[in-house]
Amino acid sequence: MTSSTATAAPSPEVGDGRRRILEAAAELFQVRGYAETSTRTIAEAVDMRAASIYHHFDSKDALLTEILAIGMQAVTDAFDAAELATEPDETGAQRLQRHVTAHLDALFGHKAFTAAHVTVFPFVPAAVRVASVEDRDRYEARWTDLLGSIAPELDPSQVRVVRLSLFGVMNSTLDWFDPAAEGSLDELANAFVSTLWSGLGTVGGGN
Amino acid sequence: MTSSTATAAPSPEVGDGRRRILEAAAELFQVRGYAETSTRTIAEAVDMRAASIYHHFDSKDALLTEILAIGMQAVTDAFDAAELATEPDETGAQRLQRHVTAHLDALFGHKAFTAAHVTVFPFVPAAVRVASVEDRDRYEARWTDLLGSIAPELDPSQVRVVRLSLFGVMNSTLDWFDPAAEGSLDELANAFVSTLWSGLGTVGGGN
DNA sequence: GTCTATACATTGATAGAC
DNA sequence: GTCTATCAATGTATAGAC
Repeated sequence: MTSSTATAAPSPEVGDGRRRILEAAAELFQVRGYAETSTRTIAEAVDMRAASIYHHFDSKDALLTEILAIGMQAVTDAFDAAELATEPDETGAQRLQRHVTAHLDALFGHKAFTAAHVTVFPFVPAAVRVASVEDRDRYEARWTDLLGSIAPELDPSQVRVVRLSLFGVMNSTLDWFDPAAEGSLDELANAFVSTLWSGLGTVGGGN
Repeated sequence: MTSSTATAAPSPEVGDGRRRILEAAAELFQVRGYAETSTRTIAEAVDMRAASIYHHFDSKDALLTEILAIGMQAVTDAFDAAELATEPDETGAQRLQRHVTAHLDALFGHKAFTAAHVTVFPFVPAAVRVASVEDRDRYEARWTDLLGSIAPELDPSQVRVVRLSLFGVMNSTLDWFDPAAEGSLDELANAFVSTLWSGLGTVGGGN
């Protein structure tokens, strides 16, 4: 935090109202839904009037579009970081688990923004969907490549099922896993990958 | 179909508009969302005016409540049937697979009604949620019992994770699996259970 | 059981003062 | 950058004719 000027930010709610609007809206969209949340409700959450939102965003749709972009950026950055951490002699399971952990970390680290992709996305207006779909496709393609290289014995159709199932499990954790109360995301990722790799017998039974 | 009177139903769209409203609304809620679908749009889908809906249902919320109840009935009936089909000498994996198949069959057999529980439920008005939560809790409890009896080596917290993960996968199939184009739900259930039981190595590799 | 007509609230968004 | 005031559109729902 380099305070270059004398008028350094005094309040904890520093900076632009823009970011505060984004965060409040993302939270409300996640909990109540997009159509269910009015611009007045968003404004109320940040102690403003609805009209002020339109100084920062062209429309409610534009606000949602940016929220979705932030969510995709979070998981994409996490994927990049996990990829960079690759070690030459690691096993496929180790590499997969690092990526699963990275995805879960990004999911819960920016929950309101990433959850929008899981719960709100199916119902977003068509214009918003097309604005996000490229980023989403790119992220899915990276996972397809990852899984294909980790499990080369699977054909493309099997890779697809594994990828979509894995996403189904990982994204569902947003609804039922609480990192603060239940333990680390790394343990959860380990449980997922070891089950996917070796089955429940390994997890519940022997080693 | 006992046609007791001479004025038997001639058209394929027989009977009450009530059922037609339910099915059109369920379909629209699944695709567009609840708040995003107006009563006018529902009426248009069944060639009526919005006011006519209120002859059959007290409110839009009441219509959604009944859709959710139908969805829960479908999966509950399927669970009952799968339980009745239990054979004395079957393995845990066989019993589990029958239940997974039953759940998937019910999911896709009444897709609009069951999908409402997955995609729409998080955002339904509080009054609608409380009306459905009992049925949902009961269904979850049955799965908890089932998994606990099949895998007694798991502690309750592990059973919870397995149950919620399994639901995460199964419910996600509504988004990406097409029984008409991709093959039987029984094969999909088999892939899920064998992976859960023995890991990916079994599915993709050897036997 | 479906219609027309309408009441009434809420919505996304804009204009213009400060 | 936030406000007040306001508009036009759309929402759920009701009343009453047919």
